[in-house]
Amino acid sequence: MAWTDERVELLKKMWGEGQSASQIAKELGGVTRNAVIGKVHRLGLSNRAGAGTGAAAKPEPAKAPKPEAKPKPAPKADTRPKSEPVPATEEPAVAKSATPARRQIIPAGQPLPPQPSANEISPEALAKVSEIEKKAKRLSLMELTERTCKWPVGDPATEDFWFCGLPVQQGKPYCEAHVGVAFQPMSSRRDRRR
DNA sequence: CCCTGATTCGC
DNA sequence: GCGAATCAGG
Repeated sequence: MAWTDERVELLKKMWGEGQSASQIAKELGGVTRNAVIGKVHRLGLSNRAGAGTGAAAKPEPAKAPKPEAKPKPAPKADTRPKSEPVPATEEPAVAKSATPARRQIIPAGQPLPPQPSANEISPEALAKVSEIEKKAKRLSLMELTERTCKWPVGDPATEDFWFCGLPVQQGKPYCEAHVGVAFQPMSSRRDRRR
């Protein structure tokens, strides 16, 4: 595959949006993430800053975008007597703090499960689920990837909340067991009068 | 182990 | 210019 204008454009766009090299590579097809990274560097936009055209979206508030900085801390000249409180330095507030880092967009190809009420799923599947939940990797939201089960467990409002995290079934957002309760054939859920 | 970007270097 | 291999890290 060659880097046609269109492909380069898409690359720029996605990179500017904070997409990872591998995601971009998948989107483009025919290239590996290495190819994407290589191209990104050659294009000189390795610093995730060049959102170029219009699109801003800067997930990186950190870092000092200072083009240059005169290592001039405090001239301290005598031009001003002591009446000036001396504006400290240039640094207003210590801009460090937590790094928002890159926002990992969870593709969540499929909608998250609506936490089916236990009384609507087959007993077998239910039992199977409670079994695997013991083996679940208990991943946090940030740790989810395209191949980790995205089945939520617990109450999101409490600390006792996590995602299954086991290997997903090919093409599905959940592991085998959770796919079982998430995608039930209508035949098995119909007729359940109470 | 999964993933991330950065660099190198033969092509 | 290209990108696989490799490196360095989470």
